[in-house]
Amino acid sequence: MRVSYLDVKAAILGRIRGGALVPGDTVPGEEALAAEFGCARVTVHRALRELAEAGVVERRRRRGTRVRLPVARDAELVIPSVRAEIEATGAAYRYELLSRRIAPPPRRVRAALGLAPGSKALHLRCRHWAGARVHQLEDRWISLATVPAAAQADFAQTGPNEWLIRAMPLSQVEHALSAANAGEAEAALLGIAPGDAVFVIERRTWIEGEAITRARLVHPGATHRLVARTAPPL
Amino acid sequence: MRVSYLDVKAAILGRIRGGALVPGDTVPGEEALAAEFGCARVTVHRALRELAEAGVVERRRRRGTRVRLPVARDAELVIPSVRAEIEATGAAYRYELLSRRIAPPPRRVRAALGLAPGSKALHLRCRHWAGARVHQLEDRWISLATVPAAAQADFAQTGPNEWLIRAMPLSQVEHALSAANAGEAEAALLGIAPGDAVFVIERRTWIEGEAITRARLVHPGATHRLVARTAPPL
DNA sequence: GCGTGTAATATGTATGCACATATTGCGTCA
DNA sequence: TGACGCAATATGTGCATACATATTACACGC
Repeated sequence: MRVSYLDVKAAILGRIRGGALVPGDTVPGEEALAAEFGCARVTVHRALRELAEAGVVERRRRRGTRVRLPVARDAELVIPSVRAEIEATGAAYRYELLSRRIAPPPRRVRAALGLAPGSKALHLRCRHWAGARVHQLEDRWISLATVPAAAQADFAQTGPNEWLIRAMPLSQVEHALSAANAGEAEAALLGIAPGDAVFVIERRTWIEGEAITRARLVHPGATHRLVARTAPPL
Repeated sequence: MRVSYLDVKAAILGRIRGGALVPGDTVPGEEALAAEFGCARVTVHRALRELAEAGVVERRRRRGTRVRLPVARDAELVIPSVRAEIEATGAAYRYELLSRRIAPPPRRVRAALGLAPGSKALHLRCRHWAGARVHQLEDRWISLATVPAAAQADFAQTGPNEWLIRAMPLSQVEHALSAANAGEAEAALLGIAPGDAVFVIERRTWIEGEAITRARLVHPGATHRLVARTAPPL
């Protein structure tokens, strides 16, 4: 059989795992590897490119390809839509709109969205139920400058997240994760005791550099957990 | 100038952003796009492949290339080494080994590591300081079946994480994130009040399917936060 | 009508070749 | 001796072509 770029990739990876190549070492050049494996240089190139994309090696012209030392392991964090997350557990999903108003956002939110002082935004507060338990409390501000259509939507039936994904399919997202103690009001809405640990996600999204929305998503800490993995195959 | 795969990529992406292609739509075939852009099919192929890797489109043979609806937005979560994380803030990093012993792990840990009943593992408890504040409490079990060399290392100076990265450069990692209330003992070691929210990371790593270690990393919730972003450029 | 084999089709991969581009190092010339 | 420039080299990208493979649709036979 012909030599696949996967064969080359696996071979190099094997040398690193086996210790034949240690972090800092220079991998043989594409030409040399092509000769060794009996394949075209392009095939080796693809193998090395994928390894570079995976962060295993580092490539620079004229310098060659070197084995990276894995300083910080990155992992892929999947934050599913609330609905999907809940329905995956088998529980019934219910969405509830607590309040909806157009108002000038507090300074902290204004800064997070990069809005001009005095400008108004859409403020939504919602609750997401998993059966009889509250799964998530959502406090969201949407920039009307970026998404004017949001002023017309009433969000009584559809949650703002699902609405936004439909309205603006491609966006950049940032998630900040932290732990906190539930305040009085929060605890009451979540159905937990004040002081209980909550898992907080602060999500901000942009499209082409324009801020779309900032959402503070609060979950009961006892039940919620997020899982991130490194890409399995390599 | 010749047509770059980046041009094709940008063009398709533009159509999606502009609404010319909406989620569910089928992108024209590689042959058709190649004719349209005046380039080789391989060039179109590479553009589409990268878009598929980025999760923007979904490709299946014979079926064609379709625009994905972004159900779950993935983000890249970077969990830095404790040392790097602390030194980045300018605070002084200090590592402290609290205890070290070889013992049979509790059932929960044994299950997490996939160890046989009765087998022993290395148990380490450490504290990571950022200046005068405790940044992280580490409770770690290392499988001696997978990493026998760990039995010799004393971990008095070097933290187990740094040691393991050196010993096993390429591994698979899983992180589970959650919030909890600090227990009595934990709170005392962290220098916070019992009941205060803590941010917990449970990290498990494998190499070639063999479990290496399980670490429970506890941080004071008030100060700790993790940030994940989607890849910026696309 | 129904299952099945087969052709058509879209994507996936490999090759040889050519040229582009970045970087290093050495040699040339003032 | 030092500044500059050019050649050597390794990776990066594009094209034409060929063949591989998965999946769908359709024709065929029962």
